[in-house]
Amino acid sequence: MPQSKQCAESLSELEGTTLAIIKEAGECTPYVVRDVFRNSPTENWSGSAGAIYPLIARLEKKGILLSTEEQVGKRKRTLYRLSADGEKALKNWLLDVKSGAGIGLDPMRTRLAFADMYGADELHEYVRQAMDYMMAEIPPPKSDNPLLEKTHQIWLSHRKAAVEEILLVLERG
Amino acid sequence: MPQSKQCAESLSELEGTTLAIIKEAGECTPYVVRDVFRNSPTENWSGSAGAIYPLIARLEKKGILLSTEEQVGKRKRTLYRLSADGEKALKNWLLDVKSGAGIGLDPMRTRLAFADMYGADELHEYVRQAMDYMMAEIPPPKSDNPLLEKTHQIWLSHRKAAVEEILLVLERG
DNA sequence: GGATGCATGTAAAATGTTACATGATTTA
DNA sequence: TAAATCATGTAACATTTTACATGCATCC
Repeated sequence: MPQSKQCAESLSELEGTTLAIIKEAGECTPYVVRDVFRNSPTENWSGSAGAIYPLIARLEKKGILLSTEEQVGKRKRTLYRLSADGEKALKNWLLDVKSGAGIGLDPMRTRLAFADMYGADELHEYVRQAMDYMMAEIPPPKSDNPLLEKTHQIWLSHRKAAVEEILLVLERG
Repeated sequence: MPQSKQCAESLSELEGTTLAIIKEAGECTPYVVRDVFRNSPTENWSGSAGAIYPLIARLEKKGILLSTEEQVGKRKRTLYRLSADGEKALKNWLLDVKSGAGIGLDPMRTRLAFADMYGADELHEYVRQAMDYMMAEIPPPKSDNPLLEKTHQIWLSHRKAAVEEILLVLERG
């Protein structure tokens, strides 16, 4: 069947992920969204204030998010939640096959495409160090969901296996 | 040993990759660089003119690239090559362990972190469709190096395996 | 009570996307 | 020779980073 009418403009990855985070929380502040991004294991989502606050403001202006002001002690804060349109947009984003299928960006994959620029031993050593670093230093996403940690480990180990298999193929020439 | 003195500012992924592409070619036009990006299997590097031309201009201004004007028929074009500084910067980028270790961005990984927002059958069906799409529709990088196609296939199959293993874990709860 | 970090942002600058413009060359 | 596409960009706009600003709360 055809995609039926998608939301006029579809969401970017950052937008979709932001909606999913807010949906998971039910309702939350931009600060909480930032925290999720900052605690994610990827280096690509900085969760910088200058990215998140304007993004959420845009989504509200489009009617995808709704907000409530709240007073906590002496401080005011703004809670956001999905509107009905927001729910639809999130659903579309979650179910969009083409974008979910994309293989994304992986810095080691990129570097391996230029394997011939390394010396043979150099490449080996580099990959070994990088995979060690990954296993030791890339923290699982901080979350109360224990499955996330498990799936993170699965992801890392498959990534390592892929890199090592590629290394073998490159050596055999 | 300490990193000794890195190049003052290190290269972004886009910059490093651009240098590697130019280095591989020996010397080439921005158009050729764009073509490599557009023929790469990832959706994240558009290779849009507005990204590449200014980027290369910046790198030249920094002294990392050198240029030569050339007349071909009635057309003028500019060829770029690495300077000595450029070679050093590329080497640093290729050998930087921390950035090579980063797990990057993967749209399916992102979506799986929100697995609880899908119905059980829905998630299954979605993942199946996406992996089918990936295998059928994501083209290997166009290149004269046959190894790239092979390593591309290896990458895809490991990615598929990771996603399917995660799916299993999520089902078992 | 001073330092550190939490929570809330804004502003300027860099970067990247989208859309346009233009002429040359190839192909149908 | 008309259409396509190659090759070269530029301009306006959108997004993101970096850096700053501010006040509250906590800990040392």
